Amino acid sequence: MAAKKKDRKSDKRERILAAAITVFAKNGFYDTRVSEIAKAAGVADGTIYLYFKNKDDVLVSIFSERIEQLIDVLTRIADREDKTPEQKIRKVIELQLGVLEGQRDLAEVITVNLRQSSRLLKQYAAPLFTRYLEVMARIVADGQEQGAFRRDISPVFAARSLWGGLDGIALTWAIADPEPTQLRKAAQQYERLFLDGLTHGCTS
Amino acid sequence: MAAKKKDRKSDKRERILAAAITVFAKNGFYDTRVSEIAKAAGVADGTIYLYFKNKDDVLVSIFSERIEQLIDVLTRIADREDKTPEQKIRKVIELQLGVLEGQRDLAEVITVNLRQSSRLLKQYAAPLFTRYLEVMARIVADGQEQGAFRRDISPVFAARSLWGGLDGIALTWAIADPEPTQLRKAAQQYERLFLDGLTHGCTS
DNA sequence: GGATTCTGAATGACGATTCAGTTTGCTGCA
DNA sequence: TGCAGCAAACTGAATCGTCATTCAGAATCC
Repeated sequence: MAAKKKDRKSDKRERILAAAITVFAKNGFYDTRVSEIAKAAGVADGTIYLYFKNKDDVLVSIFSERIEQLIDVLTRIADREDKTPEQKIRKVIELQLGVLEGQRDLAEVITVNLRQSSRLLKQYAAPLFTRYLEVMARIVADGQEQGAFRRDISPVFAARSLWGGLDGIALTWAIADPEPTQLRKAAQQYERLFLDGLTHGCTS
Repeated sequence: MAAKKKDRKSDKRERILAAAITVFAKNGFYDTRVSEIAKAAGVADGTIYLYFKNKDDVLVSIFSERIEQLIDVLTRIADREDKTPEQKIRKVIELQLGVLEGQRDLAEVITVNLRQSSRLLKQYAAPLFTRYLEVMARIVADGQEQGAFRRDISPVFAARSLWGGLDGIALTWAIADPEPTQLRKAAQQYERLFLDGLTHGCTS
């Protein structure tokens, strides 16, 4: 039946993406041969071109599918009425680091490989990235209006440093520190550090 | 005389490096042709190979010369007896962002291009980067011993998030926000945010 | 006039992409 | 149930363009 055919198809696509994440993480986008991805996925070189326009498209697909998903979840967090701004920030931190825990390869692809092509970064990733930061900034701005966060910090800068801190933790974790538990520990510490800075002088 | 000869030589080397920073920033390492660097520097393609082993070596030289320099300055800051830990952290922030101010291209090369090759990042940059973070962590640890900083945050994590936040600010500035004054403003805000988080519960 | 520096066209390797051919799966028909 | 025939999915060796790098010769310096 039609469904079965489609199933096989998406299964193969998924295998290619999973293989690509592994080899991109190990060797980086530019040092990865298409034939290596094919070999890791157990398909022929040409098969990749049945599912993706070209090599760029493989990287873009990995990135876009994961980040879009992350933005959706983030937006839903920001919109919740029943959470305080602090709780929302905590959720954001746990989400971003938690999503990656146990997925070292994906973390590495997102933090490192994303920047591998300025072309891709500027043309494709920058708008997504901006949307991501905007949601974070909105949470901070809401918190300021409600009096939970200090007002002498621009929400935009707060969002940028929040993201940067998380990215830095993920990067150093990916290149240096294979302990998976470290990441959760890092999340907890970062929560304290960042939130205490942001609520400074406000009664929480 | 010998000095003059050497002068011309290093002048040409410097021109190549400066040209490389410009084109790497615009197009990224892998999307840059050696011939483009040569053209921008006003030399022949072959000349580049008189001063650098290969294309990788050009990128590595840019990175290493700047970061090594940064580590030296940082170490000197950390070792000063006449400064409080807070003052040292402030200096670090201003140094790292201040160094880049007015040098948008260099900022972009360091934050974006550095990550373009996992090979280069892991083999070459990781050790330098670790040294850099160690100096930062030492400042935090000293501050904790002196009672200036809270002790429930690991110096290593603090250093990672400090670096990450700065990197995030530099990255977003490089790809999004051409205002040079914004970077200094960002430095000030980040100082407040990070230091207030770090001194939380300590009398400063 | 010998050494040093520079030049840029020629070389050669590499690897993304293609496509002619093969395999697989499905359909309806006997 | 078996089978011819068609379509869709897959294969991987051959193609082809793209550069990084080289090097024979030119230019410059002392």
